[in-house]
Amino acid sequence: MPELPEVETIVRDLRPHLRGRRLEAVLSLNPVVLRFPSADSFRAAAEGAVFGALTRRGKFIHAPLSSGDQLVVHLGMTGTLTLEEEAAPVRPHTHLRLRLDSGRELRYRDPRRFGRVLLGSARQLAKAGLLPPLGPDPLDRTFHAWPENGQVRRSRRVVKAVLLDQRALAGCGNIYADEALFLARLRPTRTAASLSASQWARLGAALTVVMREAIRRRGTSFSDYRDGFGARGEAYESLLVYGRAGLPCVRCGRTLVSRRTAGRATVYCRWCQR
DNA sequence: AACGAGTCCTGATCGC
DNA sequence: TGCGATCAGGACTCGT
Repeated sequence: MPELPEVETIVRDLRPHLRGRRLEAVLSLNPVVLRFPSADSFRAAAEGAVFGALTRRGKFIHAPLSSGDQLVVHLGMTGTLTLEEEAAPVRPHTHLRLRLDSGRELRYRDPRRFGRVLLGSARQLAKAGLLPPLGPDPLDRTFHAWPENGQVRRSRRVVKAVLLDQRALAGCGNIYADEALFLARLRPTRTAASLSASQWARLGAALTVVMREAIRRRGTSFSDYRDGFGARGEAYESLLVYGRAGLPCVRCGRTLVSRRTAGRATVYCRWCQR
């Protein structure tokens, strides 16, 4: 399940290999993952365009094209975006294949099809409501002040729900929400409004630490995640709570519990997180 | 306002 | 061994 660190790893991997490369042909395109525009328009707009430098915003990958359009990819739960040799076998659930003038292919694969692909100008995409508003990104230099939005701070929602809300915070998913809450020693079921200023500061710092550490390890390979070259990341070994329900807390040794919070499986330590 | 539930979807895992 | 049920969840919609 790609979250910010996984998407950032993919963007960093692909950026130098895509920049300046000409998109020669759309070899295949499954319309079910294409949210905008039509398949025909996609081909017409994509073929012949030259890639600029990839960027990331939250969990979205933005690839600017020489035409002024951008190719936008969200990986959903199981999406991968990889650069492969032409001769490499095409795996099942590959929904998009773009041939580059380097002789390689940019391939988008997504078994569960929760991801999506868009192509258009920023204006077009925003107008169509396809680029939802995103909150501050934990890698932004100004993130230390998060959340500046008083509505977020005063919200009666549980803090876990706030972390998963892309309008309040961009790029966080279930894994790193649990990890950050553990590091900040905060119970996921606390309401946002109950957090003190220093607790918010702790949480913001924890988010940055958790994300940066995961990027350093090239992302968490839980099941489907692969980096831009199809390799696994190694952050899974360093997860402290996610996927460790029933195992001892690394800090106090007591058993970690799992319960459903904000509609998601949530693992925490009842002793360390209050 | 904010929650839960349902929706999309496939694959891993579990119980019988 | 094999098969059906269950669970996983990002983002969205809908009902309460």
